[in-house]
Amino acid sequence: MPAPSVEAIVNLCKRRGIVFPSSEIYGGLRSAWDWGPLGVEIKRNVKGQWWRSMVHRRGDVVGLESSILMSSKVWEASGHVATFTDPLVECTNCHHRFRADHIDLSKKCPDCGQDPGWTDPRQFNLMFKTFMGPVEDSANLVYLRPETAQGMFVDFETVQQTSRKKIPFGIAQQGKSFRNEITPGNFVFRTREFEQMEMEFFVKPGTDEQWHDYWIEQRMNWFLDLGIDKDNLRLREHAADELSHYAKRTLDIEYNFPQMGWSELEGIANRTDFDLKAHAAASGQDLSYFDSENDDRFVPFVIEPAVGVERSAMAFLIDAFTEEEAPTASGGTEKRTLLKLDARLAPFKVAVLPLSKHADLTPVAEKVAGSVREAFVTDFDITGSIGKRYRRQDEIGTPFCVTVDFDSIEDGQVTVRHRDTMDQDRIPMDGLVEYLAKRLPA
RNA sequence: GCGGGUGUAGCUCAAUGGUAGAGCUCCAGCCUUCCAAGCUGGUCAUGAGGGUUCGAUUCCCUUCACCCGCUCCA
Repeated sequence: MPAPSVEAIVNLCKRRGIVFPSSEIYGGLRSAWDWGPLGVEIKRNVKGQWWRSMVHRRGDVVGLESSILMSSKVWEASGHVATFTDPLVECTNCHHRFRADHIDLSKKCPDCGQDPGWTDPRQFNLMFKTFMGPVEDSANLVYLRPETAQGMFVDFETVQQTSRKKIPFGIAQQGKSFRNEITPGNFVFRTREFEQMEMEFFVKPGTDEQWHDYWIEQRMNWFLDLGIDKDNLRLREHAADELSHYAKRTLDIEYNFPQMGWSELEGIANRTDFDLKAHAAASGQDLSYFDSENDDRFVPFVIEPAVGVERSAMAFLIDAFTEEEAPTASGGTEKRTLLKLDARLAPFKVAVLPLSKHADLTPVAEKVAGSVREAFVTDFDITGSIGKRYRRQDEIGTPFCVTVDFDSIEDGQVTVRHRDTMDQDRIPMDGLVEYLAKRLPA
């Protein structure tokens, strides 16, 4: 099947209220998006699956929710104040931009070869600034975090001691980060406010390379397990000159987006002992770890899988987007749009649909919906023909539709219709939850 | 931020310096209706602000957003 266009996904997202521009009644706000009733379910499911696989199903990773606002000293120590603030100049001839500290301003423009007509250097601050307290005084300057990771580094000692975890162990966190990207765009792929899922895995120096390989494999398998086509996923190693200031080696998990091509979903970096040493030096606190079994004291190395929530959700949506020919009532075929989302990511697990609006069916269907809703996120739709309602559920990825018809009133059975195959099973109402539970993974 | 392009119902497209139309969607009604059926009725739009004008969706200015480049990462 040919890859869907990003436009088709954006249209579906807007039409069904999955994702749409923020502040739209005021003309929108560049690079900000709101996740509607269906979108927030998908996003929460992505985060829930990550948390389940990274924290709940392991014994060696604990969770954390650190503050978005942190002491400015954190970002000075981490190197972000120095490396996230670039002075840029622009060639007035070809309008290409360069870092003022990377080129010789007295020479001709590298790209167009013309005599310099440089603009004055401008500070492009990638970190959002705000002010703590009522007075806008520089003493109160704080930054919105550009990554969640630093919270896990500065809390390392407290988390390690209170959780009583021994190395190797990890700290996981999900939360918003903020970067004043010069060029946001490509729908929700790059936004200035975004949500990260990061895990810092602390290991003994010397074992870091094995653990790096281990996490790369784990993270690739996570995407594959949740249904991403393996042909649309690849690993790419960073070249030496593109490594972050803190990283020794980094591999990206990339998804082959339509139009955009291969783009990063997740970076798995070996951050070495850079961050803990930097914070130890800046704060004066000892952030080393003592291995009492081996009488060995060291500053741990850190392996960090860091993934973007919104761009992952976008990849899941694109990968699930399917158009196929389906039979119609009149005997022909028509295009059917469906999201073949893994059931764990689908916003609704079940939709209960009375065959018609006939007054005899509604109370029975409502009762069925009420019992199913106790166990699964359930939609209830009574408007339009049954075929149209199946199509509506298909395009938001609902795995199961339960239809209540006139026979149901007599025999107590309902029809369960499967999204991908359109197969139907006749099931007793009182066995419905059990039937669905067998087919819906946690 | 800079250069170029684009902004009309939820979507796709019309039209106009003088009452903004259609198809699909959506909502309501009819029909014991299992894969977007039909019939009837209905809601909803000139991105925002300002200017010129008797009158602006149309002309002018500003702004916002989107698309393509320059950049960067989750």
